[in-house]
Amino acid sequence: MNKSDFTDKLSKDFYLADVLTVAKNLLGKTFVKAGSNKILSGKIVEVEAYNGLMDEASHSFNGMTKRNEIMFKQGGLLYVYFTYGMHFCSNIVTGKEGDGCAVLIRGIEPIDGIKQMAKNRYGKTALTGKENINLTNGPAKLTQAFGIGRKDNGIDMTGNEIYILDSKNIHSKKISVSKRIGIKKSVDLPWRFYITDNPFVSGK
DNA sequence: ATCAAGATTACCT
DNA sequence: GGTAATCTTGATA
Repeated sequence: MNKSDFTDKLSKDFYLADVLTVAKNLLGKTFVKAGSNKILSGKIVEVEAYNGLMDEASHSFNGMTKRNEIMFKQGGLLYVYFTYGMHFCSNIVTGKEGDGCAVLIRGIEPIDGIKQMAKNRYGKTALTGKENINLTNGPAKLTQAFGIGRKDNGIDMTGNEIYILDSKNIHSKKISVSKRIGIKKSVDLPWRFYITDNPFVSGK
């Protein structure tokens, strides 16, 4: 057993829990993309839960299709979808096979690889203050910053390419709860969670 | 075969 | 605050 076998990567079990629990517990954790290039990482500061067959707003509500099939697999996979003809968004599948639950990552505070993120977003590395905030303060923005796309749909988050590092849960007093953003069905469900006052929480 | 809508963003006034 | 951009998917015929 070598040194790299000791990691604090979130294990499969973490993702098998209830989607609302996983969503809240993901706040403050470090999202990492290792892959081929430089390491990119950031702190998850905003998420939304999509609760499978219970949830009209979820992609999985009407059952499995070619688009959402990853959502129906066992928790711990990355679900990437394309929308509005131009954007990709990143989700973490939760629960057991067939649940169709996932957590949309809506905001990340960059840690490592900020220059690469800037390049992915703007094609340059010198950014204005506004561009720095806009790097990762929205679901499609952070997905672009991390260079995540169609090819990453279905990646196993317990592998070495894209994963999340464990850390202490954020205290519930620092977590805000609200309605989800940008949906037209089940609009009143309080399934958006974010770290209060963090600047990388998407606008509203 | 056709069509409307979409878990958004950037840019405009 | 308003809306164009842009194209895939899923539903309907």
